[in-house]
This record gives sequence, C-alpha cells and structure tokens, in this order.
Amino acid sequence: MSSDTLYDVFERLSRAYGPQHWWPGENPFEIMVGAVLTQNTAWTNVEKAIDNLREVDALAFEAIVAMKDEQLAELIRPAGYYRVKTGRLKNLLQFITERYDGSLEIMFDGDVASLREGLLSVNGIGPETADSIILYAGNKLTFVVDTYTARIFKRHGWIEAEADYHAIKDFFEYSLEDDVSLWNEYHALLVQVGKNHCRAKPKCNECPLQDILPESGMMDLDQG
DNA sequence: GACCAGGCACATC
DNA sequence: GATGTGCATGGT
Repeated sequence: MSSDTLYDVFERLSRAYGPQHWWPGENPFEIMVGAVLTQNTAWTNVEKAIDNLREVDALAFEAIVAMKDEQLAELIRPAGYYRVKTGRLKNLLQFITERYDGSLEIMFDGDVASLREGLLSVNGIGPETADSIILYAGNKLTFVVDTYTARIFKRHGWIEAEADYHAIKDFFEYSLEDDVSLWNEYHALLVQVGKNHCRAKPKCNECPLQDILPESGMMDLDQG
C-alpha cells in the first residue's frame, strides 16, 4: 500500500478514537513490567496484577529483584501464565542489572539497535515485548507490531499474508516519518480498532476503516 | 461452556 | 524451516 494510504488509516483512527495516551503506566519501570505481563493477555487482567504489586510497594526494580519467585508469582497471578512471567520478569531485571547496572536511564541512553538485540537475547522477551519496552518505556524509535496490526493489514490486503513480524515492522518504519509520537499513537490506535472490530470474529460495521478500498486479497469481513 | 486476550519458548518432524 | 503445544487467568 502507499504511504498516503497508511497516513489515511492513521487519520481515520485518530479522528474516530482521539489521543490514546499510551502506554498506561506511571513510569518507565511500570511500563516495562506491563509489557511482559500483557503477553497474550487482556490488559484488564494485567491491571489487577500491577495493582497487587503496587499495594505491597513492589512496583520497583529492587523490590522485584529481592522478592522470592513464589511471592512474585502470587502477586501477578491475575495476569495469567504467572509462573512463566515470574521467570521472564526476573530474567529481564537480571539482564538490566548486568548490562546497565540496574538503571533504565542508562539502558535507554544508548543505541536502539544494540538495546533491541540485548533485550531479544533475554529468555522471555520476544520482538513485540522488546519493541514495546523501547518505544513506550524508552521513548525511542522502533515500531511495535502485534496480533491486531498483522490481522488488520492482512485482512485488508495491505500487506501480504505471509509477512512476518519484521517484514511488517520494516514496512511501517519505512513508510512513516521518523516520529516517536506518531509511532506511539499509531500502534495504540491499531490496538484500539482491533479490540473493537478486528478480533477473531470481525465486526466491521462502523469500523473507521471499513470503507477504505482493499488493494488485494480482502477476505469476507462481515460475518461477525 | 467455549472462545479469546496488546507472546514466547521449546519439542518434534 | 514449518508446525504444534504448553503456559493460565478472567471477561464475554
């Protein structure tokens, strides 16, 4: 699809939903924790887990590092996969301790490419989580691709059905101007429209994107 | 009760 | 390299 169409999509979503103020979270550390907890999980469940951590003053780097695994697991339980995510959070904090002396400020100060590579080397941090941390916690330029992004653009035929994470990421990054605020807002809006209309069973009625002509390969969308 | 959610790692072929 | 499976809670 053309760069103009990509901006058109953004404008429509922006008009329909307004500013998204992403990421929901008070500070970079909280955003980073949320990025792990929300893996394949509804945000409402993540909120419960984050509230639990906050209640016991455990929404902080040293507090989580010091916590026993069973204790952390119990607190984040509402977010699901709680045993797995306990390990992932610990792995991430250990990485930051070792490489950046436990400082998010130092971590986000350096080169984005090497930070991304480092995050991806952590067991439990995949491309979406790494990019979410870099963009939303670090305010650094990287585009976040998620299930909704792929689903929306593939269903409309705007990207090829076989495109993988990096192909989609490259497509957005190449087509859009380098602007952290734009990339932040664009991903947030895609999640918003995805939640409302582009789930497994699509509801295309009243979707802000419904009357954009597909460029190819559009599936039958009005069965939801 | 079935289905789904802002993924990721690992086993198996 | 492609495909399948485990991980788990809570809302619809």
